[in-house]
Amino acid sequence: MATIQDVAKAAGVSAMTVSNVINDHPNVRPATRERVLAAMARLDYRVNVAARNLRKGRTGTIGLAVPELNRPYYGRLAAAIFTAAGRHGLRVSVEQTGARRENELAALSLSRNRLYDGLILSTVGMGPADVEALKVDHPVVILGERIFGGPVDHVAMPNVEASAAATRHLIERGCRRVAVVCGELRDEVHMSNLRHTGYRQALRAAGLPADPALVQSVPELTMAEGARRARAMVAGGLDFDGVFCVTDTVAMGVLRGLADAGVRVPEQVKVIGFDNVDEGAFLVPSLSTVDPDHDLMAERAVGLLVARLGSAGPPTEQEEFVSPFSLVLRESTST
Amino acid sequence: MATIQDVAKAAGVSAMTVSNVINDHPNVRPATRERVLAAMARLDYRVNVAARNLRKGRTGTIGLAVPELNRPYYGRLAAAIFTAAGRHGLRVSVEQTGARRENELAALSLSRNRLYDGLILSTVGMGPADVEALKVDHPVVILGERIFGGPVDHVAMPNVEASAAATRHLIERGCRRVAVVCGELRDEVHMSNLRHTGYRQALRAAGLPADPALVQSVPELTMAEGARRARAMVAGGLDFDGVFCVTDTVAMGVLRGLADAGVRVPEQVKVIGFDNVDEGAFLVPSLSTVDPDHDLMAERAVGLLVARLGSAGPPTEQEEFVSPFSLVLRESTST
DNA sequence: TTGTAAGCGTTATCAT
DNA sequence: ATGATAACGCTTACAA
Repeated sequence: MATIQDVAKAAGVSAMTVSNVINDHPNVRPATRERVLAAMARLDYRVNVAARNLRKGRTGTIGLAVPELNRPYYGRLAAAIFTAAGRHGLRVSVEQTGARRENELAALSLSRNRLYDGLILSTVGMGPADVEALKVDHPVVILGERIFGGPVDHVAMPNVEASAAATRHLIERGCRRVAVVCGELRDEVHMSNLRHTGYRQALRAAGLPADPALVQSVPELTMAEGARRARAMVAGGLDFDGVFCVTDTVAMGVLRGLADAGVRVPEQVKVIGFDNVDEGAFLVPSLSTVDPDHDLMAERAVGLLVARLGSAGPPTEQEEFVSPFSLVLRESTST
Repeated sequence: MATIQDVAKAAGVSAMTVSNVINDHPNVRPATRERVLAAMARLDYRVNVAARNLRKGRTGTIGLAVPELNRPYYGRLAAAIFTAAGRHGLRVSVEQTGARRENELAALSLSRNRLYDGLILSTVGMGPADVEALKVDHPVVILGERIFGGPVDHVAMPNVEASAAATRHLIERGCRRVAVVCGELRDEVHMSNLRHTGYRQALRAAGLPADPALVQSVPELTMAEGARRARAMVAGGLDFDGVFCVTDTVAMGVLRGLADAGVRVPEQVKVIGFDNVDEGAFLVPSLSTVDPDHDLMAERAVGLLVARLGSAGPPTEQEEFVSPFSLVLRESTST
């Protein structure tokens, strides 16, 4: 496989000149450039990225650590991040963390350092106790959760506000017994907890009581768990006329579970989700949801990372970007 | 950032000894090893992967080129490939091709060579005319289509057979006017064409006529196009009692479109898809489909690549692996 | 068991 | 406008 030296020899110039041609540096005479390009074509020359990386100290690749690509929400997000990274000439290498804290920490670990120029990390399992682990010497952007005061840049969803808006929408449509289907309620910064908080705020604002029986925690925010829980809620005789699901994925399961139990949506129970995954628009009934503007979030996450890549270490203040959101109203909450 | 030299100095040994410790080579006295490990910890040493790559001539990363991650099928496949690659100690870098031929060729292009040790390429846009482009000097595995006699390893779906089985299932359930929703029917090796062929075979075997009006080509195999087409079929007065959709994604759209048109599934029309994406089980009605065993396909694709990585060039024969399949029968085709 | 030397292919710097 | 030199950090020989 031809090297820069081979090309230089073939073109009768120095390696430096070849390098200058490759990198579009000025100060190369057109005639020389032509000669070099011809030699490159003749030898089928390809730059050795490893060598360039070593010399430059950067890899042109960023890491993206997400729980699992095989979930509509993360697939959507990842796609948007690839696109945004591509605009900056960056490649993306993916790590699946399985939403497990240890894997999220491993992705952060410097052992992977210099493999990526920076890392976009979707924290699900990590908690406030892990803030120290975020202090690494390459740029990191946390995506999707809201860990206030963390030592790194942060792109977050408006979890509390949007959840309150979704719940308020159910109430405005006439629901009085609104259930919430969420994950386990752990420390305050976890997604389920934040969205549950928004739910409660909306109930309180509407003067509705917060019945603990209406809080349905499932072990995993999957379709299967959503379906199972919905069936159990009906079978257990729970009195409810609306459900706020903290993700669209679990909402899809809930819709199925309610159908299994013979409950009609939206006539008997209204359902709203969160994330606006593509599938929601095509369900029967179609799913009302919160749209957090994935593309903008991806754009910002990559943008923040790129900004850090350019400048040196930690002098600048950490940025926090909270995406705007909108409600997408469909059949599952129509009157 | 500490280098191997720094560690060597700190531990009072040579760089070589440090390298031996890092790589678990034998012939390092336990005492020496301890001293080196201590120095590494003290200096917070991390290997520079770029340097190692340059020296070794391999990157430990494979490329995965798929149309778009934000589609249930490719998300599922990608997740399985990450997992399989991880078992071999390989990282995966993703390229989105948008199903466009030029991007698939670009992923193949040697310009990206030596960035990846090998490439898993999901060909959608490329055709038989592009076989030459597959002759690159790093390992490539083609995934998902069936380009017979290609110069590279190949993991394929049993497109024709499985489509025939799906169509036959509709016929066995009593359908006599079975429509097919597919993409554009171009050259023989494209997925839509292969699956359409299977559909036709099943019709012929059952002695049913092949009415061209029942072949519904959509410009893109998306949910939106599926829904639109289903509505159009009903609005246009097409006589049909079954639909074979060449992907689950388009089938989800078809289900929605039929619901919009007031057609009941499965009572009036039965629907079957292809891919067995997770969502299918939770739709109302749940979607019958073909399960091509994604995990096995991913496992084989990575396995074939790894086998090539180990050995040298092109001496061995190209492998072709066709995944087994099974029908998953759910409500959309129940009687 | 450990160390020395050389080079992987590229580019920044400084000359010419 | 072009070239010589010296790294970037690591590991494969080979030597001690």
